[in-house]
Amino acid sequence: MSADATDARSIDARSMYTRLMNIGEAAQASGISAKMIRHYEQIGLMPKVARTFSGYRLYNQNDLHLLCFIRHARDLGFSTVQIGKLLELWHNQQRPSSEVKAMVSEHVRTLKQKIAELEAMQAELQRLVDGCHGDQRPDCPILDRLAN
Amino acid sequence: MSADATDARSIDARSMYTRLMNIGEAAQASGISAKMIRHYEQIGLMPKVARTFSGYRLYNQNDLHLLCFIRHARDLGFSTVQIGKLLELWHNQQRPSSEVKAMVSEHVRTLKQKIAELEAMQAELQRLVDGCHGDQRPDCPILDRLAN
DNA sequence: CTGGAGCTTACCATCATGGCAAGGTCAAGC
DNA sequence: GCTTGACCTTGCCATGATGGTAAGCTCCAG
Repeated sequence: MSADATDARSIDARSMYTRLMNIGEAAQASGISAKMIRHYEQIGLMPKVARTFSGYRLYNQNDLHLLCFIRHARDLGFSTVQIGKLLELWHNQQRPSSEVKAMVSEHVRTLKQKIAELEAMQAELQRLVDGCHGDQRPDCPILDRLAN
Repeated sequence: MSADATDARSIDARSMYTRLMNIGEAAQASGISAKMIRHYEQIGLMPKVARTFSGYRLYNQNDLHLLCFIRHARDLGFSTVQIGKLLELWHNQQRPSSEVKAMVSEHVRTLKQKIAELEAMQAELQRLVDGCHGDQRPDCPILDRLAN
């Protein structure tokens, strides 16, 4: 372990420069609910953080950084399993960037697939909506289509 | 109840023209798994169908028609709750088509929203992928972005 | 009559997230 | 110092659509 203060990994609960937070503040700062932070810890996505004598979780800047990473990945649609792999790659200084690229490309493919499916639904539904007069009469091409 | 043979609703287990099926055949014919057919029955989306003396479910053409309606709606992305409403409208001969149109339009809006979200993710990820050399070196703009 | 396919119910799992309840802790104000 | 309210802890249950599995019953063909 390097003691170089510019290395983010050297910041931990022992650092005098680290402001410690309870889970509520960490939740606010990271944009992840306290509930989910505990959940991520439980499934092993987050390491177990420090605790006060009375059992309150304590988050330092390093932990917060990790939480933010998770949130960014989550916001980009990665599953927790995928986020776990991304974190592994992030922490592994020897990773080849090709590995990251491959993983993310695969996710992009999945997204494109899902988008295509939703667009197909949307197009068909829009077509049906456009073909429905939408007045007081019961006659309805939308229901007709669903029924046949 | 009308006895008019051209009225689909008059076809039931008592009709001599209705071929009865077990759940497996109904599943094949409708494209919905037997498991899900039972589930739809349990949550009240399907009425309870007839049973043999020994308890096997029996599906007639009317039931099959209903199952197909459900499958079409499901394939267009409607939730079971929404499908329940669609079925109500379908069965209600007095419905105004405007009501159907409104429901479906709302669903289209939801789909568009979801598509937009996924597209935003996809675009950002694609941008990151394009900016990553993807070779043996550990340097990786994708992870950098997630970390900051 | 037997074997295998098909049916029954009931329970558990997924995935990400929220809610609730019962109880402990902490800090601020009186 | 004591009270109060905000915050924390764990644990359990729920969502929604779907799949799996297990134990046991039924049906049909050979």
